Amino acid sequence: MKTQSVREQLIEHTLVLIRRRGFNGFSYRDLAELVGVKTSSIHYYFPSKDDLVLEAVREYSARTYERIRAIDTKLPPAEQARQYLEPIRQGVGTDQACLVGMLSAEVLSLSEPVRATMRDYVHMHEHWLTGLFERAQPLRDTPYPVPPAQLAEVAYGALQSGLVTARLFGTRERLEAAAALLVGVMPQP
Amino acid sequence: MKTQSVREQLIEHTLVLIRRRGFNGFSYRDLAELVGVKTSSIHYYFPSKDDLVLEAVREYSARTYERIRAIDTKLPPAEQARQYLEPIRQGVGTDQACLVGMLSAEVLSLSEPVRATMRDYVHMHEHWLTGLFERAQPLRDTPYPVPPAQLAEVAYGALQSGLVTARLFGTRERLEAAAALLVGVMPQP
DNA sequence: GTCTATAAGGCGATAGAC
DNA sequence: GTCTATCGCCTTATAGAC
Repeated sequence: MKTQSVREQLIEHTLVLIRRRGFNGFSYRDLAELVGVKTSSIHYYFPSKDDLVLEAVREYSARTYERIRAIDTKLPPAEQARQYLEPIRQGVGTDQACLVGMLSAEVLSLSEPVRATMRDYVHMHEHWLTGLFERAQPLRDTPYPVPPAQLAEVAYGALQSGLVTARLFGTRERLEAAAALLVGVMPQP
Repeated sequence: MKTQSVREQLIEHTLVLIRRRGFNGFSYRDLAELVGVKTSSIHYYFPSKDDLVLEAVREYSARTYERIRAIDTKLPPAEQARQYLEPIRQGVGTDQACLVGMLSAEVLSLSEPVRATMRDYVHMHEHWLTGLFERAQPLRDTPYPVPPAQLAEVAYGALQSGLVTARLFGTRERLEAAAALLVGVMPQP
């Protein structure tokens, strides 16, 4: 556990706060108490709450990009799917949903720059999943029920919903159902 | 357009406010201004915000129950699916997502009675969809990639996510992808 | 039932000392 | 950079007149 600057700690705790309670569900006071500074110090780094959230979404997006980029696309598709799902599965049951999934419900309270960064995040997932389905298609003996790009939108949406509802039901059931569909349409080794 | 009591108007506008902005995104002041009363009058009908939201979820759930109950289960499965999807499709593009979909992201701010009512709502959808898939299964020539109950969870999740993200992207694309999968696994006439 | 008035505290944000 | 102090407004909720 290496030492973090105040700015880094602010981002880190903002990620957790939003993933737990959403944009309208946390305050500068909450964040200040977690980091151990006064609220005015937050304004030094992030003049407005909008600036803070924008940086949080960018950081979250950058981490996810690196993670997805690191998956070797020459592996068997089922193994690629497994690696894609791993950290999503790990996050379920922690009271934290996906940051972008949380913010999507509150989109009317968010600025256009934040929304644009959120759209990029969703596109990144859908683009990668579309590629996965396209790579897997020639190895299957039956065609998909819908084209790869549509299947990617459905699969990603079901995963997002699975993460959000895990907190409501206290079970990973819906996330695993989405994961089963994703793995189920991969050619099995 | 028939005349509504103040209590009815309060519920009606609460439904819209939550479906637009979520639980933490609207205030008694917002609601009072829409109905044309003072905030203290809201407290007369609904002592706390929690009481108000609980009644809103109950009302929303009751309406959906009546709607789904009215679908004739002896119709061809593809037609049942079409009738199920119709009002969901109609709602997209109105800046309003599903009430329960919105509240799911804010579950940590909600009381246990509200959560229980939300769970019932989700179960109602999943139960009906499971039944639909089971009725359709014998008419298909290939088996589903996953069991009916799991397919129901995935389909419902993808629809929910499609409604929420329609506001972020300004397109019904993701909702229609989920609808296409649902209709796509029905035996076609 | 609906109002006025107000309590008691939270909110994001800023000024200015150190 | 971080603090104290404060601004102006919003929040849910209550007391009590009419």
